[in-house]
Amino acid sequence: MKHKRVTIEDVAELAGVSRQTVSRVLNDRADVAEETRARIQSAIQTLGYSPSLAARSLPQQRTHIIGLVIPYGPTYLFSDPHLLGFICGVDQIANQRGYNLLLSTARDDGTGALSDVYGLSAFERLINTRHIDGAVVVETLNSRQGISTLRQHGYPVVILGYGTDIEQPYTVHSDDRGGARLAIMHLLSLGHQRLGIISGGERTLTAMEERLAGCRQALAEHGLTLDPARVAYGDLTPESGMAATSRLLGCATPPTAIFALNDRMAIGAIQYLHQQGINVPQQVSIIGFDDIPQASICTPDLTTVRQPALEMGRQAGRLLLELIENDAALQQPIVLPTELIVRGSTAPVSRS
Amino acid sequence: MKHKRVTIEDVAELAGVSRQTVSRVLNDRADVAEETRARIQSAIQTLGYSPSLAARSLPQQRTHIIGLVIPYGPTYLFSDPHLLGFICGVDQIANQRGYNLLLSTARDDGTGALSDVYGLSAFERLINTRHIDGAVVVETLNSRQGISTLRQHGYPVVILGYGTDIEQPYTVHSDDRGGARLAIMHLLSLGHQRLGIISGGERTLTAMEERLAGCRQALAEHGLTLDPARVAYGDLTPESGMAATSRLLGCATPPTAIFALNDRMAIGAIQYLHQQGINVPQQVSIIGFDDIPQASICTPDLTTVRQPALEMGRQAGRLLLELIENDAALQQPIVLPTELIVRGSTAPVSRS
DNA sequence: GTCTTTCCCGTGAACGTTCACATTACAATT
DNA sequence: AATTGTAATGTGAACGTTCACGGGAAAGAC
Repeated sequence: MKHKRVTIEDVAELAGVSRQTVSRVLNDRADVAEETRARIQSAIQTLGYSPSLAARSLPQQRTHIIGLVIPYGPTYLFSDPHLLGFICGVDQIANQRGYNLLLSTARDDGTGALSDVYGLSAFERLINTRHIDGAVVVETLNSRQGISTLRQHGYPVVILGYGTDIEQPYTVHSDDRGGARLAIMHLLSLGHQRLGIISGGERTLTAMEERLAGCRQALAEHGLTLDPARVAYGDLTPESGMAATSRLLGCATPPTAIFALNDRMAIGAIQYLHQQGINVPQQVSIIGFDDIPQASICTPDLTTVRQPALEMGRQAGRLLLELIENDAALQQPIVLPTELIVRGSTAPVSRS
Repeated sequence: MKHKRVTIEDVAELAGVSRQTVSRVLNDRADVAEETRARIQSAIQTLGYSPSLAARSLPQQRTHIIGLVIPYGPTYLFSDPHLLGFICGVDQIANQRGYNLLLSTARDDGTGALSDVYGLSAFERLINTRHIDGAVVVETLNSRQGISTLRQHGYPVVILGYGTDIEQPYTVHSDDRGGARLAIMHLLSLGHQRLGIISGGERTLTAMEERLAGCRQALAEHGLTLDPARVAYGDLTPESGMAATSRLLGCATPPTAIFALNDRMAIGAIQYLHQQGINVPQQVSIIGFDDIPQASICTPDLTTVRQPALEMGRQAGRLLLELIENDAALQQPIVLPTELIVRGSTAPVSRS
């Protein structure tokens, strides 16, 4: 059943040349006579030969595998379809360029948070086994340590996120600030003046801060400021969105429109309002951020700001390969544009 | 920056033994004196040594990498959060047992369907480079060819699905038939008699057939049969769910409850009914299958049958490692239980 | 006391490729 | 004619580990 492995030597013999010449052909080197090259190619064909990666990586110092580290446990992973976009994007580029994708996720520690110990060992496994040529890491609150370690060991690392607190990071992220600005502009253009914001604040995430900054900027452009009384904080879950909405509506001058800084909280907001018998969007408009698949099928369907997850993954993959193959690249964040998706959860402010 | 690589030889020297003895410790072999073993362990610690995978795989014939093949393009991937469960599950087991996970997805060919050519080359890449020790493959309509090829080359393969048309497959799937039965029983217990089914039929998927079989069985237990007039077919998308619902309601004796064989079509059904001003669940009950995250946050939240995606991934991983390490395993499908999740989209049949 | 057994450990070769260097052949230059 | 250059190919070693042996020492059996 298991065919005896075809080696480079077999090819060489059949083509009547030496190993090295075959190797040259395999690695697309220049100095091989055209006629010889053709003969070798055909020998490769007839034997169905292809080089063993393991044998290749040993002298070559390269495995042609890149790591994708997603320091989230399944509980969170499930709820963030975004990550699938990253995975696909990186995988596409990897495949296209002849690399393979090694995936590394974390494990839930039961509380839903990430087990640091395990997270570290996931990074460490990658480092230790010297499996990979470099890695794309999805930035989370506790990815910093792992990223540093990875880099200390000389691996090129591209961060999907802002690379907060990391020196000279290569990063890819979406234009969170601009996206938030779009959202606010949209609400303002509908006549809303009293805006509520649900941020995902407690544990500081740069993306969230950027979005908040975008809000302030857009308001400033219209001579308005962000009323701190109408900013509530959640933890990115739908439940926290519901709670935050309840708080916002309870304040002295309740908002006529709410911008939740991610879709899941926005969906929580809609649910809460629905429970309270408050009509969306007639009485209160809701806008989210991310454009997760759920956004388009909830009721009403959610107006939101789309992040190009797939493209982010692809860009990160490209950048990483650049780093691996050319040892250098433009040290400058790659920022991808966001897009306003207007659906049914926003409407002009009501007269009342 | 890049430390000179610590090799097994360095460890051997520090511990005052030979390579081979260190190797024995690394591979947990028996015949090493306890005292020597300890000395070597500590040498490994102080040097921060860990073996190079590439060097190891060469003589060992094993890479300690397992493949996870998901022959879907991003368009579909995004919409099926289930797959994330598979990924996490397989990854968990892999990590736990010292393996790494190589992910391989397909590429959209633009039409949303899978490019065969590419799909094949994805499998072939895995085979050619001899990267992997075996693979878990998510069964799709066009995964069959790839699975065969993989097996012809002597790789152990575990199929997440039914392994239709594959001889002697190792498979892991959920109890689709039993789950469907649960759903029907639930509807019957609420007093519904005229049941509609939305199946995902055209391109035959075994899982769907099993679910249909489960429906028939449950009905038979109550002396009922499935009225072909009240079976509609969709293509698993929410849109097709809407269309199918429209057809079902148009028939002579429209159903008072609809069982959609996946959640996405069920959500489509709810949307359609909502559009038509028909109240769910007061006028028509809806039940789905899968328990995707969206199911719990749509309005009304969806009663459905849960598949344990994470656990399926884990079982598949375990089975594969069994196959890899012991060269054999019980040749019998692993069937995981499904669970009825009762939420707000089902209610007792109305009197009218 | 010799022989076997068992336990521990070491040595040369191998895995399949690439690397650094050597070699050949032949044309172009002096 | 001798020299240099250039294009094409081959040769030994190396990459870091494990495998298949082989060997010595201690312990038990006759």
